[in-house]
This record gives sequence, structure tokens and C-alpha cells, in this order.
Amino acid sequence: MSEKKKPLVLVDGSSYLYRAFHALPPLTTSKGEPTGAIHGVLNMLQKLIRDYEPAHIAVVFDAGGKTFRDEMFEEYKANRPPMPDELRSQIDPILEAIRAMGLPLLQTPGVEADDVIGTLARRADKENITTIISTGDKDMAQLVNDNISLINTMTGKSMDRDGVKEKFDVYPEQIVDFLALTGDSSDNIPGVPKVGPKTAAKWLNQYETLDNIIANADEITGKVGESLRENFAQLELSHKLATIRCDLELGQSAKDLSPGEPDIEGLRKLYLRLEMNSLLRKLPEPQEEMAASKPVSGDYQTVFTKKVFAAWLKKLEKAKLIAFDTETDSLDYMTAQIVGLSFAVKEGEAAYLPVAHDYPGAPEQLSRTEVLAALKSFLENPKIQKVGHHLKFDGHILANYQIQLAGMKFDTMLESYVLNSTATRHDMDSVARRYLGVETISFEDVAGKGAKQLTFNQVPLEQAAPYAAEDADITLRLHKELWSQLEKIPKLCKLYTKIEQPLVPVLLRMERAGVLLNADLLREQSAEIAVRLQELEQQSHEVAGQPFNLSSPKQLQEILFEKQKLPVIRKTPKGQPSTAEDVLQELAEDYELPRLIIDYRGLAKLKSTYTDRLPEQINASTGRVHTSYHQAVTATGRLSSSDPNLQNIPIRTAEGRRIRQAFIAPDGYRLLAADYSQIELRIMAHLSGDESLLQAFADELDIHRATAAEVFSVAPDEVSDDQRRSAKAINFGLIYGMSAFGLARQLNIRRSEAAEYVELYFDRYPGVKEYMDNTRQLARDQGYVETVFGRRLYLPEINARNPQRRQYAERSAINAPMQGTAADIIKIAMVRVDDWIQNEATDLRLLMQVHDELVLEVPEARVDEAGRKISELMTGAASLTVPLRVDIGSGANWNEAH
DNA sequence: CGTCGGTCGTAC
DNA sequence: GACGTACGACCGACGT
Repeated sequence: MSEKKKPLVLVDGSSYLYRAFHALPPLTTSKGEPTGAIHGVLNMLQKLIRDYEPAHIAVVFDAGGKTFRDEMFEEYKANRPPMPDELRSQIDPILEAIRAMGLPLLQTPGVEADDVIGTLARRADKENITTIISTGDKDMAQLVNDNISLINTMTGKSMDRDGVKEKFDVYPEQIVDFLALTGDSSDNIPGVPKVGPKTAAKWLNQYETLDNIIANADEITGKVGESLRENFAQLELSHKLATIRCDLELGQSAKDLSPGEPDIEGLRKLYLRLEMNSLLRKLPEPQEEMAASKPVSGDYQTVFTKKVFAAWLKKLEKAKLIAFDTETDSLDYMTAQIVGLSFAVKEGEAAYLPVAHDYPGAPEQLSRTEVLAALKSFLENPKIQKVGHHLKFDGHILANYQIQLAGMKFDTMLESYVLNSTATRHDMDSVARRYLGVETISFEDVAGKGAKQLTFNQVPLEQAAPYAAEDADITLRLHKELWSQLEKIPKLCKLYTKIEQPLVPVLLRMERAGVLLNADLLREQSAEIAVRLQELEQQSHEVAGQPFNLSSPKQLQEILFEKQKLPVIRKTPKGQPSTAEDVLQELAEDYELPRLIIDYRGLAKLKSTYTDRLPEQINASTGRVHTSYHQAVTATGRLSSSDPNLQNIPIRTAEGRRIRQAFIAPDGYRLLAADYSQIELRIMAHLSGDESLLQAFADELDIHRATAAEVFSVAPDEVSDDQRRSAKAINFGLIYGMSAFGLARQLNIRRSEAAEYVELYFDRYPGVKEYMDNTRQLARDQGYVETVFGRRLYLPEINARNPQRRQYAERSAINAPMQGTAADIIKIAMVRVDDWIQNEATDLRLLMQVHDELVLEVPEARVDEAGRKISELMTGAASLTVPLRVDIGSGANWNEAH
């Protein structure tokens, strides 16, 4: 929309005030302050601004007090009951919010909001500015013309000239006459008794104007005719009262009514006070970097002597809850060494215990061995409750010194994550800034960055000690704040206590266990791939007629689309011709080079990411690879894995599966893979309650086949491979909140055809359709969606004006409950399986989690027994309205286990 | 020489 | 542009 076309929007605030008050349920704050009308008016305003993006806007309210109409007619609005107190009390907050939103607010004494709006609209009309009047009041129809239209924001209906005719059966310029005839009981405008809208319209269509009707009143027969002739006197007054004045002497014109900058902090305070959480969430987050924050202050001690250490040890043993943190010389949890430990037992009071700072002039410190020996029983005591930030890391570090950290009761990183998984970062500095408004000392502040970054043992104690002690202190303070917030949301509290926190030691054990790799096999594969890559490169250069870098999308674009003039199938978001796989696939039908590039890319990826890299990541002392599982990264509740990422090891192609052959079990063991079958679709069935879908799972049908049979109306055993493939794409698409376009692209069919499939699907599974619609609406209303276990995903952009952002949020709203519930379930399963292993099967080990799959190392002799038990533990992790199913496989390597 | 955005590709 | 969630390799522009 060009700037010129952006309209002037005039809002009849008084009209909405009443309508919102009467239409909405009597909402109140927890203290009982009524807020229904406030909600209504503010939501309506936001919608209006979103929909019309007005260049100019004014919100107009009656000023209160007598108006010229009262002077004219004593009885004006005399029928109207006085304003209820519950409404009156809501006016000031509304006005305050409108001002804080930066919207021009007009209240002119002596006239009504209608007259102000009429005057402004007519002035804009003269300048040929399009005006939209937002009102629920039908009187305003008299203002409509080619430039002026009405919108009822509560019902969403808009009305132009034709709309007025349709609704009243008269044109806008006849509306005043119409109102004069019919009267208005709410304003107590008399009108002509016995004349209603039908009669008024009939006469106006016959005689055009009221004057003409009066002039020809003799022609009108019957009782109504009599009534008309008796009320000529009334009519003049009624006409005047119904006329909106458009000639006020106002200071403003359209051009003066530009929205200003909103006062975000003012709005935040207001919304907070009124407990308007959905509006609160729509406010932009305060810029973390800009947050006016203060440095931390506290009483921190550095411990150098046995005597002081002994005193602290006593303090620790007495305390109810201890915050602690370890400082190390590396982030590689398997090899990192302890440099120091810090503790806090009450806010503002913390100690740093350096044990291995090593730089010229470093003071003498207590011995690491002695300190750890003294702390061992305390750290291993499960009854002594500890809080930390990312305790899994500290657990690893202590495990490097044969200390099994216990009593990991609270983790502020996970508390922050459970409270709001969409906050991008959950590192301590960010969380402290967000929840405490304090600026902590960052690692870079003390250790520097880039090439000259020191390891922590090289950091002088003058800087290291305050940094380290502050970490423990802040952890304690953060926990207090985060926990009080969690306690307000019982479901999240339970999610934290029953799922996330118990998972920490499970992940710790999995990471420490690591996975055995056949490095020789991977190196052989690398060498083999290298040869084939060279061949492909040479062939490509020949076909292209010149050498170029096959790994450079930029050079590829030049060669393919400029030199070779191949057709551009699709463009990247930045407008460049795309060289993505499916594009090349299409080009490969007619040309040779794209095929070579596809093959090259596939092999190059396998080599660089997997066959080259994995052997390098084997830990020298254990001979295994130890991934990191991240518990506070994804928006939906899934885990992620890195260094190396074991959750994206290839499986789809034969070439890729060879890499899985390198994931092996040690002698006497087998790898056992247990994966949930169709877990997300089962969850969709559960959440939607769709009967056909529930039945299909209850009958243990092949779900894609069953879907195909429904959608294509054929018997299940007559479903073709192609139909099953389509159904599978639809099923996956549904989970991802797909559009017909996406499905069309996936299946390489016309969009119209894809749309037909989707429509057919929703016909057959109406419960699913209903669930999707309800979920989107719920997200809009409450600003978040949740999983079966109450995990929340906030979607601040669900009401965004930008359609791309909004649609993205809508797709997340669809996807998150399914993906997130699946994540919850497998986490519960992991805790159950680990519990069983710790208590009854200590010769088994959980090694990997790949979203719907667990991989374990199991003694050869116990594979079958273990498979049955694990299946039972996994299927019993949740009870949904559909059964969960687990497929078990085992073998000498991961590929065989599938 | 390091950082960072863009693009691509792997998994579920 | 258009199907959700991740991690990571590579290129190439940009800043030191």
C-alpha cells in the first residue's frame, strides 16, 4: 500500500466503550477491578491499526456534560440509564492506554463524538483523503460517500455507499431523513409513531426526500398517513437531532492526526496493573543489551587458607540450599580440568576457592586434590540440595575427578527455559539481565576474546574471583526469582520437577558413556569418497568448459544460469537463482551438469561432515565420541545435539547408511534401537480426537495407507505406491502446518491438485481440521500454545501485521503441540529407562536420543529381554487416547539395529 | 586473520 | 515467499 493510499481512521471510542462493555463477559483483575471494556476497546484498536495501517488516526470520545442537542431538546437521551460504575471506572485506564499507544485522543466539550468525527471526515473528504470511520453506531451511515466508509470493528463488517443502501434500503444522503422518520429510542429521538425502517425506506424511495414526503403527505393513506400528518412539528426537531454536525471549529485536521511513538514502558506498567497478559506479551521485549541494568554488588571472599576453607565447609553443610559453580580450563566436558569452585549460601554472600590458577605471580592456592577430597561427601550427598546454572556441565567436571555430583535439585538454566523456551539465550548473563535487571561480569570481560583469549587458569585472581563468586551468588538470586515465577504456573512447575530436572543426570550419563565408532571404516569411506569427488569435479569442469568451485553456490549460479543459460526454477530469499537440490533435480531431467553437481554435493557433505569429521571427534582416552545434548535450546522442548551432532546422521540413502555402520557396539554387546512409531501423528489423533484417525491407530493400521484409502476413496489393499506416497506427504505436511503450495512442491504436482488433496483430507478427518482451527484461535487468544504436559510455547507474532511473520507463527502453533508433546514423552521414557538401568540393569547403557528413538548398548545375551522391557517402559511413558507403539531392532552396528 | 550472514543439506 | 525443529559445512563479504 502506498503512503498516499493509507487512510485516515476515525474511531468512535464512545460507541465501542458501550458495545465492548455489554458484549464481553465481565472480566476483572484478580483484585476485582473490571477490565472487560478495556480489553474490548484496546483489542479493537489494535486490530484496526493492524488491518488498515492508517497514516492518520484519531480516537474520539464524548467529553461528557451537556451538548447542543441537550439545549435543543430536554428529553434528548433521557431514556438512557446512567453509566454503570463498572464501566465508568474503566474509562480512565482506556484513555491512559490510548495516549500511551501514541494515538491522538479527542474529546470536545459541547458536542458529541459523532460531530467531531463528522467534521474531520468531511474535511478529509475535501482533500480527497480516504477515511474509515470505526463505529458501531448506525447514525454514522449519513456520512458515507466515495471517500468515507464505515467499519464495525467488533463484527468486522464494513459499509460503503452500496452497503448503506443494502442495509437501510436508502442512500447515505437520505439517512438523516430516515432517522427523523423512524426516530431512535436509545437517543430518545421521537420520530413518527408507527413508522419503522420499512415504511421510512418505502417513502424515501418514492419521494426521495423528507421535504417531498411532507409536501405529498396527503397522498399517504391509512393510519400511518394520519400519524405522519400529526407529527410534522416533531419531524423538524428529530431531523435536527439526527443530523451530525460537520462544521465544527476544530483545531485539528486530518494531517495533524498522526500516530506518535508508543510509550512502551508506560503501556507495560498499565497492562501489568490491569493483568492484561495477552497485550503485555505483544509488547516488544525490552532490548536486552539496552536494559538499564546495574552491576552486581555482593560480599565476595577468596579462599586461600585451610582455616577459611574449613569455615566455609561448615557453612555449606548447614545450609538448606547451596548455589555452586565450577571454573575450568576448557569447555570440552570430558577433558576439562577444575581451576576453582565457587559457592553461595545466601544472597550477596559468596566465596571463590581457586585451586589451579597458574600465571606469573599467581598466589599460592589450596591443593585441588585436597579440596576435592574434602568436598566429596558434601557434593555426593543427595540430601544436600544444590542449585546451579547448567549443572550437567559441573557434573561432568566433577566426574572427571571421580566425584558423582548428587542433589542436583534446581538448575536456573532449565528454570528459565521452562518459563519461556522462546527466549533465545539461557546463558547466565542473559537470564540475569532479563529477570534480575543486573549486568553480570562476562567471561570475555575477564578472559578476553578471540585469539588472545585466556583459559580461566591464566586469568589473574583479582578478576577471576569476583567473576566466579558472582556466578554462584547470581545463581542463587536467579533461582529465587525464577522459582517464584514457576510456582505461579503449576503445570510448568510439574514439567520442570517431573521431566526436565530428572533428565539432567540421565543426559549426563549418556554423554559420559559416549558411542563407539569404527574410525578405520570411516577413514576408508573418506578415501573412497575423495576419489569419486575428484572424478565428479573433473567431469563437471569438462561439461562447463572451465574450472570452478562446485561448493560455491555463487560460482554455480554463474556457470549454470549465466554461462549455460539453464532456466531459473526458483529464487533464494535474496533474489538469487537457487541451486538447491530439488531445483537441480528438475534441471537434471534435461541437462547433464546438474546431475553431477547433485552427486558431488551429496558426497562432499558426507565426507566433510561425517566421514572426515567424526573420527577426529573421538576422545583419546575413552576411544568414543561424546556428544553434548542441549536441554535449553529448542523452542518446542526437543533436545538438540552438537559436537558432534548425533541427531542428523544420514539414513535415507544407501551411501549415508554406510556411516551408521561405523556406529558400533563393543565386544559382547549389541546396539539396540527403540523408536516410537508415528508418534507425532498419534499425538495429532489424541489432540484432535478425530474418530477416524483414532480408529486407524486403534486398529494398528499402516497410517499412510489408511490415509490414502480415505483420501482417494479406494480399498486399503488397492492403494497404489504413488497414493501412499502422497498420503505420507499430507500427513507430514499436517504436522508442519503446511499450505497447499508446500504440498504441491513436495509432491511435484499442481497447486490446485494439492489443494484438492488437502480438502479431501479435511473432509475425511474433520476432527483434525477443527483442531487446527481451534489451535490457531487459541494461540491468538492466549498468546501461547501448550503440549499435553503443559509445556508452553509463546508466539508473540501470532497477531503480527506482517503476514509472513504471522503465518510463520501460525504454523509453529500447529506444529509445537505435536512436536513438543513427542519431546515430553520421550524425555519421560528416558527417565524411566534410566531408572530401570540404574536399579536393575547396570550392565546396559543409554547412548543416544534422536527425537523419537533411543539407542542403547546391551549385553548380547540380554538383547531380547531388554528390548521387551524398554518397549514397555517407552509405551507406558504416557497414556493417550491412542496406543503408543515402539519398534525394536538390534545389531552389531546402528545400521543393523534399524 | 576472525566474524558473520547466506545457502545448502543432514536428521526427525 | 509458500512445511515445523535443529546443527554444521562452506563461501565470501567485511572489519581488524
